[in-house]
Amino acid sequence: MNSISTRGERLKKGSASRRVQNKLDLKRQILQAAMTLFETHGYDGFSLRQVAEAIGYSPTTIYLYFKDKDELLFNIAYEGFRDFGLALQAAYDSSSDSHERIWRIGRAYFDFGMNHPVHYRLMFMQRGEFLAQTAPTGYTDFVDSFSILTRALSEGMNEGKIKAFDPQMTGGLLWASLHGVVSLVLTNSHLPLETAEPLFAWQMQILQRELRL
Amino acid sequence: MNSISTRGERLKKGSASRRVQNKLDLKRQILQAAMTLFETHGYDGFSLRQVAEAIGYSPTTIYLYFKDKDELLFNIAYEGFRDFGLALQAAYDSSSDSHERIWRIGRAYFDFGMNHPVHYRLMFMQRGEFLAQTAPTGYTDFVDSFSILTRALSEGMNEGKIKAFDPQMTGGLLWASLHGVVSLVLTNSHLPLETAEPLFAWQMQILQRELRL
DNA sequence: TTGACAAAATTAACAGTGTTAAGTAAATTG
DNA sequence: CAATTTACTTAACACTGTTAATTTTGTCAA
Repeated sequence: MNSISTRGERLKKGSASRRVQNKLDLKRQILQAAMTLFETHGYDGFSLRQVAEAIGYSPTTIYLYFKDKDELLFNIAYEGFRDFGLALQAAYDSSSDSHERIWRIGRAYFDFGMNHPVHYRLMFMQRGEFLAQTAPTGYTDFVDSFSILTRALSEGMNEGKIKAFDPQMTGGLLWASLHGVVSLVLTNSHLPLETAEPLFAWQMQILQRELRL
Repeated sequence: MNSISTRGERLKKGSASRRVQNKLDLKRQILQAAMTLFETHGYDGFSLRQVAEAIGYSPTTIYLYFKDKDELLFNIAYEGFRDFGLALQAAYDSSSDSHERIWRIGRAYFDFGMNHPVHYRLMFMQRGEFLAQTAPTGYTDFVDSFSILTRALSEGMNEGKIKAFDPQMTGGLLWASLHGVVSLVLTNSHLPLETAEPLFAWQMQILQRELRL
């Protein structure tokens, strides 16, 4: 057996990796606790000390894993961006027809907002600037949600199924329309919740009609 | 001279009204300072103690005029709602043609967002629930912005110039579309600012085309 | 197994926050 | 002028995020 590493080296390496694993575990644990606490207490009521208490560590421990409160919030948001991106990607993959694709992406967008209102608010309403920030470490295979939209659109344009506007601009229009409906429903000011679905359907129908070639 | 009140009574009344005037003045002064501070420091950086310092009073004085921080924030937002409502009303009044009216209301909405981003964020993104809350004292002649929209729409429908959908629903659609564009531009994530205007124009054009009879 | 060293976590403290209760100064009244 | 209401302040509490110093824990070589 010509293993390069001696037993001692392997042990060393093993314990070292175990330690970084524990480190990752705790970071993950913090993030997990933070997410559920954020989900229940909301943006304004979210505090680091509560997170610390929830995981049974002292408040300052969090600073060994996250630079400050904002970075933790950013990571909470990014968990959302990841799920959001995956949902949109899944919608994209679920059909090969351009129109159907765009329709399903819109549906996925709407559903995400309805099913994760607290996260949606953080990601797109309270701290929308997070979206433009560069991803935190550990999100290498991150899907840019917006580019899924533009890709679906420009493919549809190339196939001659969608009117040939600027894809970036068209993506902006679609995104704005979806976000408008979702955020309007979430702030819940004038629209009863039953109207959310028909409003969304109407908006999608209009866009489909306008963009269809 | 058969004035009902004696000189004493008039004096009494005068000084009394002078005092409530002072009271209103200080309340107004607090609100004014709070608005400018909010405008510069934003939602997260806004503090009562800073407001107190700015007007040269102790922090607790604010509690004699506002129940708590949230009520002060609410009043800040309501100043915005008032201006917003006035702007939309002015747009409504500026034309008697239904289509032109709706177009101008949309333009007023967009302009308000572009010109008062911090306020817009508070009113419609960070604390959207304020919009549904009942007005604070002193805002009797308040114009409900949303009803301006629906009125313009239903009038257009009655004139046979706008397709006869449910006005409430149609107002929601228009509102959502406008809010989508404005808030997307304000969060500034993927859209450069030059695209704001064309994006808005496109959105309005689409709606006009879809709603036109 | 022990002693040295590095890593992880904690305690103590600071400056700041919103908010309440008790006390003081000022204006108004009889 | 004395009594009393009104306006305001001071002191304090329970939080918050954050930093620096300290202690505990784990790992390694002798």
